[in-house]
Amino acid sequence: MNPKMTPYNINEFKNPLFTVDSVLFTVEHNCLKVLLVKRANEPFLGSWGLPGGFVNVDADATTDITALRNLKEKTNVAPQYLEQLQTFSNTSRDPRGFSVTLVYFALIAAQQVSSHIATIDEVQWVELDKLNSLSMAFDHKMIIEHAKQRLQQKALYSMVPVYCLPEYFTVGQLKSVIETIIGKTIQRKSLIRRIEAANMFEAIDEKVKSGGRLAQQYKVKSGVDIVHFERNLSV
Amino acid sequence: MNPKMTPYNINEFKNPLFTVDSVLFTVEHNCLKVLLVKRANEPFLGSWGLPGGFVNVDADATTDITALRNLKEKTNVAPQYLEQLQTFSNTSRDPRGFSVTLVYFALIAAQQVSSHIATIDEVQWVELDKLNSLSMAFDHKMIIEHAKQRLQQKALYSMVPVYCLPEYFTVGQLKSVIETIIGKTIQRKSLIRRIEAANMFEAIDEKVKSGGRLAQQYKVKSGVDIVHFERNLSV
DNA sequence: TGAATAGTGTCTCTCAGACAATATTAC
DNA sequence: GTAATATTGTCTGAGAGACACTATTCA
Repeated sequence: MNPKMTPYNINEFKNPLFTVDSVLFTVEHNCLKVLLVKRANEPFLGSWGLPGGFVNVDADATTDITALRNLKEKTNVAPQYLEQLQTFSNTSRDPRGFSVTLVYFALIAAQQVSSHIATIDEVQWVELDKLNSLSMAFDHKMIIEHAKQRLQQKALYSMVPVYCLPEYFTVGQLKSVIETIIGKTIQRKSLIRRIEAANMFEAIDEKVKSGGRLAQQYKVKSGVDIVHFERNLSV
Repeated sequence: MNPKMTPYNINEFKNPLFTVDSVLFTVEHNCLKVLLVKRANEPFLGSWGLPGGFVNVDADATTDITALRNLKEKTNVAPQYLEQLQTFSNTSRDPRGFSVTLVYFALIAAQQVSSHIATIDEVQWVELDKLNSLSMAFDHKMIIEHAKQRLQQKALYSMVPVYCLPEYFTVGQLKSVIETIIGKTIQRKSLIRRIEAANMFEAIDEKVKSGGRLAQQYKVKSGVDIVHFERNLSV
């Protein structure tokens, strides 16, 4: 702390409660799923909610690290994709008073975490379609809905859904993941055009069985950025 | 506070410093400008920075209200457009320690505020092109750059730039504002097609002088949402 | 009338959608 | 061979870009 600065009274304002939560999606068996955690603390002890928690200001360099730390506790790995969704705040979402949650939106391949979370009772994948029958902590149900809409939008103009797939994947797998996310079928031809135009994938020598003709495998080139196409796929 | 809940130790975690800042843009004389405020407090006392401050948890229902309250203090009016940009956090951006700022991104017609801010020494519009020659508080220069990029993106697939214009505006004015924002010319024809397709404007009876043929005036229909087009204008 | 700005007509170009045709695998 | 899936070819359509053309105003 700079000793020359005029004293700042940190108690002049009550700081709001500030937490970081993550909506981690995956696609498994043609279902869009979100990772939920059984809460071990009040409020909403025992309810299902998003993985998250307070910032550890001594250990977390940024809130990104906070999100990753909390996700790693639950899944044992870092998600393949992570970005800020938005914050949600008001005086009623947390019974303790005014609270702000910074929500991240993350993607991972189901295979990367399934073995780990299968061993933990307090963590589960829940199908988006089955959220309504679940009672959830805070406003997390509404937050998941926002995150889903963001994911659906991104699926129309970018290749982010690829981060729901393992390292090597085929066009058919990517097509299926996108279709699950946006809830309608797309043209394989359009997807192939985009795979070529995006220039963010490389073909793998080895092909893979698929029930018919062998399928070309791809992987994400290292160090590439997500391309944003100038047109959406049709809704 | 719910008395039945198990006690929660609020001091278990040091809460990070949490502030709300806004990047308020306008377009005036074919220049994109941002509203800056001369800081009245440490740190960075006397430097120029974004309007913002702490949440007043007793008075602000949401962080949106915090942003609006701070902007109104400086401009005397509410901006015509306001949305969350993103948060920025780390241990070094504020000398007091780990801090998080939630940044909003706002637009307003220059006419609505020029008379008011002209009376205040501590508030000024600064052209985006002249930011480099200014020493700014915190990481606000970088934040403004992020906000500018978001604005530029939005200008390509939506009509948000209209919120830099007064209630009644012409196609020529909107074209000019968009061109200033994205830094290149666009086709008047394309803009007119979008104005019709968006279905968010209504033509006003009265036309207005423009140096040549009288120009049709438009206004934003009340209660409409921003339309997102499925294609971008070309960059 | 000419300069200036507003507005229209229309052709091209790009890329998504549709879908037929072909290729490759397992059985 | 057939069934199943992968891949390519190619036509259509929507909407942006380009730009010529017309319309209206003022000096």
